[in-house]
This record gives sequence, structure tokens and C-alpha cells, in this order.
Amino acid sequence: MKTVLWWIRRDLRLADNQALAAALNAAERVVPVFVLDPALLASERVGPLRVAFLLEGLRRLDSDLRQRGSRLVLRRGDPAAELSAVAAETGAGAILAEEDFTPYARQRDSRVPSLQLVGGRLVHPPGSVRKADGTPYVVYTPFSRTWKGLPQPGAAMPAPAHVPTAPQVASLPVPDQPERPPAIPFPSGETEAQRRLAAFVTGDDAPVYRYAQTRDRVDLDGTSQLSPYLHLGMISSRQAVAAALDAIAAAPNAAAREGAETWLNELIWREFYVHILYHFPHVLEQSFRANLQEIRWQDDASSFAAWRDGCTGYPIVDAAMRQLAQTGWMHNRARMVAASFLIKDLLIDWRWGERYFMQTLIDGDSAANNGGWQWTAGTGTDAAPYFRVFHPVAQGRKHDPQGTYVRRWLPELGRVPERFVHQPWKMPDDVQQAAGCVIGRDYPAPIVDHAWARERALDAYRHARRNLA
DNA sequence: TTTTGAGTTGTTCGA
DNA sequence: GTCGAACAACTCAAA
Repeated sequence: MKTVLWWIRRDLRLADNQALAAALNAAERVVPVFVLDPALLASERVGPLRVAFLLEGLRRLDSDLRQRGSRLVLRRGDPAAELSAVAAETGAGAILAEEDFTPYARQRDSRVPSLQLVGGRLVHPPGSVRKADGTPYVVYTPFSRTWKGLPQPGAAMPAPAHVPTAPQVASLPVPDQPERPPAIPFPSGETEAQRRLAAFVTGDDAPVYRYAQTRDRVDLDGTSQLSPYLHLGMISSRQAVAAALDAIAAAPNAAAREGAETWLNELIWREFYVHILYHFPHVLEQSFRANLQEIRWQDDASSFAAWRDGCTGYPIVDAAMRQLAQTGWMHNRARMVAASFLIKDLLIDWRWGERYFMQTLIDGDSAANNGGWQWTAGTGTDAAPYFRVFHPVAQGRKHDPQGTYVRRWLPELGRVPERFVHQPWKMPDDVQQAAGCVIGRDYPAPIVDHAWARERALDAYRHARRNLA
């Protein structure tokens, strides 16, 4: 074959790209194509920060391709129609793409003729991790045991040195990104992804070796912060997993090994939730567990707005929500605390929160996001028991002991003494004055009493369970 | 088919 | 302050 299209979707990388490698193998010339799909980009599940991260990533990818004698062809419209047009213009005989597993991607891809899907999105794709009877796992731990027992993936591939020049094809310029707040701490692109990975796993004192101890500390940078890059495939799951396995093998001691193993498990969780969404696509609309379909949620728009805007009066929740709004990212522990507060304290339907997170998170991934929300709601696979309700003050003290995190995102708490920083409403009046933080003026009073809200949630969940029986 | 052990991330209470 | 049990049964996975 003379020419094939390499259709880029969620694999914005040149290294370890099996679709690109297959395209280079199959033809003399490869045309890299990305189609801006209005069905995705204009959807209510995508927000401006994630679009900006994508556009910047496309610009970087184009630049990386130009260094290799190629360039990115960018189109906008219905992918099937645009790809047909590019194929006709270039005389391409096939389209190669990395397989994606979301319901939308599968439906979209089914309408593209001459499409050859190639692995690479996951180390072990849906269908390859199954129980003895052939059905999919719905519990993480046995899933992970089987996943780890499968043959190791081959070594990650380097980027090709040269991508044969494509014929001249009409291409849009990559649109100027919408204004991007300077606080966004995620430069886009494959180079940055690799830099972060190296920084996370290199050396005997690499952060990954402290991961088991530090990953829950919201005041520290203990996590890899690779999620936006994994989401768009600027780094492959295989590259990350290989790095985790190498780190385990090279761990200088047992504690370090535990850190690397914990991180590997987080990577496997990502794959687990892709499998779950693949096998159970209804989770996007409904509880995974039928026995919790009937929770009587509070359809309370003003409480939701307070949560969204970081004005609940609980510092750990408000800091988390402001970190999200200002940076497009939130620490994983903070995600659980914020989600638990919306679901259990405000008794608001988890789908409201799931949608807002999808709109705002740079790493917003339908599988991982849905899995996380259903886990917190207790409605999902392998979910938390319903009576497990996070205490926003206890969580703050435990995972932000000095209050550094809440002060960073809530400057109004800057001078609040440490013992009150996670429960500022308990400050006596004179302490409020001295700290320059008067409750109700500088920082809100709690919008709900946690102890009362906890009982309300337990009642609502018990009631839903009883109704089923 | 039946049985058995196990199950990401918490909190509260009482000893 | 620290510790284990209770929370509430249920479903899953595998023998």
C-alpha cells in the first residue's frame, strides 16, 4: 500500500504508538489526521480547559511531526465524513487508529469504513481480563490479580526517527486555544509527559518510592500528576506500567517497593474502570448496583452551587473545589472528600457532581470519573459501603495536618490558627477578629451540619435498600 | 452446585 | 491516646 491514514484520537504521542507503528509498517506514506469532532467538543461533558489542553497537545504533536518530515492534518466535522475526504484526497487505502473503548468511540468507529483498530490504549484491553467462566470482573482485587498474571506487554517502542512525508493535504491550522488561565499547571504534550514520568520514577529517592506514604497528603505533591497525559495518550499505559514495574524491581527497600506497587495498582485501577464501562455502559446513566437506584436525592440547586463554587464552609471541600476551578485538577484524596460531601452531606445525586467534574477536569475521563463517583456514592463496582461517610474535618486534619492546602486555596484562612483551620466556625469571636476571618463575612458558615447530614444520608441509603427488599 | 473467604481509600463508640 | 468491634448484610470469585 502506498498511503494510509493514521487517525489520532487519544494517542497524542509518537513513542510507543502501536497504531503509528502499524501504519508505518503498512504503507510508504502515512498521513497523520486529527478530526475535531463537534459531537465531543461541543458536548456538555467537555469544558474549555480540557479543550485547551487538547489543542496545545495537537500543536506540540504537529511540531514533533514536522521534526520528522511530516505534519498533522487537522479537520473539523463528522469523523467518518472527514476521513473519507482525506482518504480520497490522498489515495489512502486504509485508516489505522488506536482502539478506544468508550461507548461513544465504539459507535463512532463503527461508521468508519476501512478502519483498522490497533491496541495500545490499555496494557490489557477489555476482553483480555476475564474470570474462568469468561465473564468480566466487577471486583478490583481479583481483577488486578489476573491482570498482573497475564503475560507482560512487550517493551515500549521508541518514537520513529522519520515519518514519510504525506502528500499535500488541506488542513486547518490548530485553532488558537481559548484563553488559558496562567495558573494551569499542566503544559501539554508528549515531551512534558515523559519529563514528568522520569521525574516521578528516577533515582533511589524517586517520589514513586514515597508514594504509599504521601499520595493521600493533599498538601504535598506526592502523586504523579500524569492523569491528563494518560487521558490523551501523551504517555501510553504501557510506558507508565513499564516504569512502575522497573521501579518495583529496582526498589531500594521494602517501603519503596510498596510505594511503586501502590502506584502500579492505581494504573491498574484506570484499566479496570475502562473495562467496567466497556462491559457495563449503563453506568454512565445509572447506578451499577440496581439496589441503590432509588435514593431520594435532594434536587437542591443552591446547595449544589455552593459546593461547586467552594462556599460550603468546610475548608477541605472548598479548597478542593477552588483548586479544581482554578487549575483544572484536583488531588485524588480531595476528589473523594469533595464527592463524598456532595453525595452524603448534601444528598445530591452523584451524576450532578460527575458532570461538573467532567466539565472542569483537564484529565476528565468518562471511565475513571464515573468509576470514582459511583465508588464514593456506594453505587458502583466494588464500592464503599454506604455507611462509610467521610468526615470533612477529620479528613482535613488527617491529610492536610498543618492546613497548608486549605490556606493555599482559601487565602481568607491564611491567619486562622492551625487548630481551627479545618473548622473555622469554631473560632471564638476574638480569634476570628485577630485572624481577620469573620465567619459569615470573610468565610461562610457551614451550609449543613455534618453530624446531622450523615444521619440523613444513612437514612436515605437504608431506605433505598429496604425498598428493594 | 455449594460453600467459603474476601472485599481501596471511614467513622464512631466503648474498653 | 489507642485499639478492636460494629456498622449490615451482600455479592463476588474461586475452590
